[in-house]
This record gives sequence, C-alpha cells and structure tokens, in this order.
Amino acid sequence: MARISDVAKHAGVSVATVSRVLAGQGSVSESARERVLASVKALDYHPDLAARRLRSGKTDTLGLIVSDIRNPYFTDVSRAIEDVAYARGMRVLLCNADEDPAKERFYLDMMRDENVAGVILSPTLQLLSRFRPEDFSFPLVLVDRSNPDTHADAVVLDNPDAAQRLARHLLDRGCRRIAFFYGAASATGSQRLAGYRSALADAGLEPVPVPIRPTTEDARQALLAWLDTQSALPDAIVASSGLILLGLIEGLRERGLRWPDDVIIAGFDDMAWTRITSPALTVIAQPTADIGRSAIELLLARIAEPKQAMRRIVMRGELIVRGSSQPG
Amino acid sequence: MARISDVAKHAGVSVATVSRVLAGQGSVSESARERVLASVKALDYHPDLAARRLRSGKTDTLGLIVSDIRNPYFTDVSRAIEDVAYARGMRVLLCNADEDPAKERFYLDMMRDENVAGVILSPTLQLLSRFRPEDFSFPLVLVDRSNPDTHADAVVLDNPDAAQRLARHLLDRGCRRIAFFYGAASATGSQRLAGYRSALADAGLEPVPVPIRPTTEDARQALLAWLDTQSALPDAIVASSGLILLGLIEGLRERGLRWPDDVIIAGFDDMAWTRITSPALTVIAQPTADIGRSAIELLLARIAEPKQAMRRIVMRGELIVRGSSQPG
DNA sequence: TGCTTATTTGTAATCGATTACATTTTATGT
DNA sequence: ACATAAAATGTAATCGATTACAAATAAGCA
Repeated sequence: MARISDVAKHAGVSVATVSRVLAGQGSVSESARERVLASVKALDYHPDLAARRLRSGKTDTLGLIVSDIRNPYFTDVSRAIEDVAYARGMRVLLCNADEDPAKERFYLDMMRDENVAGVILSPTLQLLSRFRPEDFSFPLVLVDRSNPDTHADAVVLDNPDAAQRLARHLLDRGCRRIAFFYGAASATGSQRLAGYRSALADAGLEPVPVPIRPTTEDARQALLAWLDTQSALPDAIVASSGLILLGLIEGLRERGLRWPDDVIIAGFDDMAWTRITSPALTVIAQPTADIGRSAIELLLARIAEPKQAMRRIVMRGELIVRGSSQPG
Repeated sequence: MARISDVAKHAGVSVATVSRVLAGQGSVSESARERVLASVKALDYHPDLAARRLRSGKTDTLGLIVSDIRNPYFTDVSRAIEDVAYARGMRVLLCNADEDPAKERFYLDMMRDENVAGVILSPTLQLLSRFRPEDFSFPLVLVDRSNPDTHADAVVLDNPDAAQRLARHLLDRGCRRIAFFYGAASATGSQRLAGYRSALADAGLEPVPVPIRPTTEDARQALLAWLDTQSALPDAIVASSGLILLGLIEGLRERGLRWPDDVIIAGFDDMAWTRITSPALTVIAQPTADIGRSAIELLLARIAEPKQAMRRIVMRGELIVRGSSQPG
C-alpha cells in the first residue's frame, strides 16, 4: 500500500506538496502538480481516510437514519439522498432505527463517534417530543417527521392539508361516516388526523378516529376487530400511511368486502401495489424524490453555513383519485 | 471533547492502562479497571475512531452493497444483516449500486478506502462474469447472485430447483404453454430460466422464454408488446422475480385480463402485495431473513478465519400456492 | 540591476489512539 | 526470607495524513 511519502519520493517533491495537490489548496506549480498526479496514478495511491480524518477533524460522510428501511417511502427518500451524495463524491451511512428509540439512540451515538459532517433523521415520536437541538453535536435535518415548533431544519409533507384534501374528496363523493385509521405513536399520524378532523368539522360531521400501531399487521388486526364492534359499515375508511393502507386492504379481503361498493377506501403513499388492486386505490402521493433531495441540500447548506436561520420545507401532497373512491 | 489522556489523568493511571481496559486486553488490576471505567463515564469519554483505526489498522465496519435498495428482497436481507451487526455492536455501511456497474465500482473502491473488515455484495452481472477473488483486498461474501464456479463465499437461492418446482406445479395444473419472463442481464434470471427449461423439457414441451430488462416498467411494456405478437394467450405466465411479477400484473390489468381464468400467473418473491390481488398470487418465497443472517455469519467467519475453504450456502425456496394458479 | 512582493516548496509538529518494550509491583514456591 | 515467575503499569514510538511556519525561488517594478 503506497503512502503519501512514497508518492512524494516518486514525484521528487515533499509530502506537503502532494497533500496540496490532492486537496486542491495552496499554490503548486503546474509542473509539480503534473508530476504528483502522475505518481499518484503510477503507484495507485489512495489516501488513508483514518489518517486524514484524524488530522483534519473532518469527514465527507453524512448519516441517514431512517425509521424503517422496509417502508418504500424511506427507500425512495434514501435513493434520492444517496444520488445527490454520490454525485458529490460523499459517503452516506444509512442506518435503520426500526422505530425503536434504543436503536435510534445507538445510531445517533454512532454518528457522533464517526464524526459525520451531518445527519438526516426521521425521528421516533419519543425523540421528537423531547427534541432539543443542543443534544446534537452535528448539523441535523429532520425528514418526514417534525412539528411546527421543533427547532430544527426539516423537510415534511403538509400533512394536515393533505389529509384534509383527501377527506374533502371523500365528502364530495357523498361519504358521511368516514373512519380514520392512524398511527397514534407517530407525528405524521396525528398531524394527518388533525387535517381529517378539520375537514369533517367543516362539514358538521362526527370524526371516527381509530388509533393503532402503524404497521401493516396491526392495521389488519385492528380493522377486523373494529369491524366486529360496528353495527354497520362506514361509508369510507382512510389510512394515514401506506403500510396501514396495505393492512386495511388485507383485512377487507379477508372479510370478503369489496371497494368501492361495500366501502370506499383511500390512504397515503402512492406505492406501486396501489395500482394493481381492483379497482386501484385513491391515495395522497408524496414527492419522495423531492423530499430526499431537499433534505440533503438543506443539510449541505447548513454544514456550509452553520449560522443560518432554521428552515422548514413543507411539501404539498398530490391527491391521486382512482377507482377505490368512485362508486358506481 | 475528552481524550484518552484526560481519562488517564482523571483515573490516575497511564493512557496505556486506559486503552487496555477499553480493549479488554492485557492485564489490568481490578481497582484500576474500576477507576478507569468510572472516569470514562464521568468525562463522557468516547474514543476517536479515526485515531483508533489509524493506529490499529482495523475497523469494526462491514460494507453492504445491494443492487437495488427499492427491491423488498434486498431491504429484507439488509434488515437481517443489520440486526446481526447491531447485536454485535458493528457498523454497516449500506450502499445502493442501483444495478449500475459504475456505482458498484465506486462503492467497492469506497469500501477499500474505508478499510472495512469485510463486504457483502450482490454483484451486477458484469462484475460476476469477470469475477476474480484477487481483485478484492477485503473478505467478501456474495449474496443472491453467484455461479457455482464463482470462487467466493456466497449465499444464494437454489434457483434452478425453485424455478423447476414452480414450473412443475403449473404443469400439474394442466398448463402446456408456459411463458417465462426473465431478466436476461441477471444471474438469477438465467439460473431460473434453466430450471424452467428443464421442467418443460421433462414434460416434452417447448419453452417460451421472454428475456427482458428486470424492472417493473420493462416487464409491463414487454408483456403488452409480447401479447400483441401472440395469436392466442398462453396457459400460464411466470415471472422470474418479484419486480417483474408486479409489471406483468399491471400489464394484465391494463389488458383487462383476469387470472387464473384468462391466464394463470405465478412468480418469484413473496412480497406483501402478492396477497392482496384477486385472487392472490402463487409464488416462490425466498427465506430473506435466513439469507441475510447466513451472509453476515459467513462473512464474520471468514474474517475470523481467512484461510478456511470457500463456502457456498444454497437455500431452498418455498412454493406458496395461492389462487392465481388454481383455475376453477 | 537591485529591492520588494508574491509564489512555491519543505520541515516538522500535530491529530488521538494502540502497542512494543522496559520497568515496577505482586504472587509463588522452597 | 529469598529467588523467580507472573502480573500490572508506564514510557515512548508509531500509524499516515494535514498544516503552520519558515525558507527558497520567481516575478514585478523603478
């Protein structure tokens, strides 16, 4: 393994000059630069990152802690983040906290230990509710989950607005009794609940909120249990996330219920499979690529300019109307 | 930020003793150990990883390069790998090569630069076909994709066997003309093609292979184009992967074709959405959690014992028969 | 040309840990 | 109690880069 001193010797210059050429800083004569680059190639030299980091105290690594790697929403967001990082030659440490505060803690500690330049995080509710900026020694951008009063850069969907528009769409379709299955232990769940509530209040209707754990399997079981307690079917059922929507669909199929005839159904997240049910599902699509791109750009801006004011980027969801909300 | 010398001073010992306590190596008296640990806690000391790596030349980081992070197969495998690593306090650098040999090259170089302890990789066909063990300076385990003659540790599905069993199942159901949509530029695609071919050959039937690019959108378009060239529908259509299966389903819906009545359909990968089509889809389920777990255990064993013989772990796929292959 | 200023280059300190080696302290056996 | 082995501890070299500072060289100008 060639070291910087080998390159220096080979090029007939000092290690300082080699370092300057590689960093693109300081002034180096054209002839020296060429000789160094030739030697680097000839010796197949690759700088030791550990040594570089130790001395400079800097890394070109970003951290990304997602709350559930199996959720297509997060894989799409990660893809966008990774694409930007890749284009800039930066590394991304991708970690999966699995909605577990202990794992989240572990990975946040790891980010500190790795001395990353910054972190993008979709926090657990526990972390978000006790969020204090001074707990983090690195620049941080929240994604997907953040409250208006959270003192941190963030990129989120306009959850209340999206849920409200989805609910209004169903009201326009004549639905009166609309049940809302939402993740109670989730920031997005409650924000979407608020939007749903306000739409129903505007129409003078009673909301029917059903808080659940926001997983597919819990949604399925919760729906079955809930249906058993009801004397009649509601007009519509809404899911506060894609994972929940999938569980509800499973439950409906299990009960032999069809949509939109027996009950109208709609939800969040335009996942690939929402197009292949019969009929296809009405959903709020999130601009996942834009969310990821904005998050990393926000982070890089914060790293470059630590003092700048906090920014909160709110994205608008897109209502995609499909067969599941169009009776007749 | 506390350094090791601060801890040493605080505990009244030398830095060497602190290092020994933290590494759990060498001999340290019980009283010294206790004082050191107390000082570590009191000062909230966290060793500088860059310094440690520079001096020791070791990292507790593993690399994981998947070919497509959006593919649920890989997210499931990563989950299992990450779980094991987490339990052992190791880090995982997760990268998404996106089926792009250039990105794959980039990330492999990055792994070398990061000096990771080992790498788990699902290689592109390009890399696999020119695979040479001596090109890698770190222990490597291939996952999902590997040929019997590839000289590397690997964990794969028994692709020929699984495809053969799936094809036989359809033959048993009375299908004679069975089309096979497979990823031509993929190692698994061709291995599964071989199994399908052999099942049809055993039955004295002509195979109907349709090579495509292994993405959902390509599968959809390929199906539509292919149907246009056919005078009659085949008895069954088989997809060589979950992503392809999804595309085929989209295509069938677009044409207004229903399964199993118009055509029987089946494929690989037991993704969540395969249970919610009407009827649900017959698939070969892969033991993704076992695959991931085996891969990291194989890697850790190789790291611990670099000289041991190459191992190739072949997993059996499970045929899950659902409505899509049961006419009547 | 001679003097000042700008550019280029090199030497050596430095980052914070690990670890070889030397040394001191404690334990063991007779 | 004394010699010897074992355990515990400390000192200082080391990993491979970056970078402050000093020194050398080149350029600019009267």
